[in-house]
Amino acid sequence: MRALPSDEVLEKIADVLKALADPTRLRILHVLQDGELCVSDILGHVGGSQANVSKHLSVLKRAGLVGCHREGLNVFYHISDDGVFAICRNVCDSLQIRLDRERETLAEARSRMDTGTGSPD
Amino acid sequence: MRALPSDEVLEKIADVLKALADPTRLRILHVLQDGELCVSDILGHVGGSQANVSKHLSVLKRAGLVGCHREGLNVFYHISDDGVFAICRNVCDSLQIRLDRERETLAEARSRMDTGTGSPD
DNA sequence: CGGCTATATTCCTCGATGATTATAAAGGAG
DNA sequence: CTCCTTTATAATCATCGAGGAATATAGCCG
Repeated sequence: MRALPSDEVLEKIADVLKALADPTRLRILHVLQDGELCVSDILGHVGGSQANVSKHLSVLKRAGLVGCHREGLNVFYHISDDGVFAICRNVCDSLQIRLDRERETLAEARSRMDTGTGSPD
Repeated sequence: MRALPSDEVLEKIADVLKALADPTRLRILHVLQDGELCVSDILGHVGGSQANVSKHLSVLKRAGLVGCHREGLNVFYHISDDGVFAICRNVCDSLQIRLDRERETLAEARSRMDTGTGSPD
């Protein structure tokens, strides 16, 4: 049998995933994909209140997914862990595969109905 | 500028990530990696109360990550989306990279202290 | 049918989290 | 210094999710 990862490792993984598991934060990461932006720019892209976006940014920073530096009045945020995009791509791939499978299942079910082969309730 | 993914897509991604973002569920997925198991077996591996594990299993099922079928009294669960392991691997890779980077930073800081080059308070 | 086992579900509590509002802090302009 | 802009941080409230205890459901055996 395979050894279980330690609780500590599992919690760290879960923490990163928790930080990712929010639509607003995913949107923020997405707009940062093309390069660093200051908070007001991010605000313009993702909408919502300034305080809310700022908090989401701090969550991402605590999780080590973004970093930031100050330039005068502005604070610029950037992706500090490119791995997030691989993760998102994986999730998207999974979703895509699942949808394809569902569609196939539906198509099969319909063809069975046409030939009268399926469960004939 | 890149187009933003729709809110719907972002929420679906976030939902999958939320289902993943829990140590107990990660452990369950891990023990299922080698093949299907019934609930009592899973219980033996991951610990906790039966009701709790059962609830975590239902979360994973709702998220489409696992599937199950009944055999007599037992219900066997299996991974229904291999993508989860790619995701976990990505997260682990990111964490590893980050730790390596931290260690490097520390090593550099120490060598600077040795040579007296760093911020000399 | 009644008991027994395996699993699911419901109810509850409690701590975590998200959104909003108001306020604080940092830094530039005058 | 005061005023303004940008960002961060409380304070608050509502909601959510995890865990435990009790109960319900499903299927076997007698």
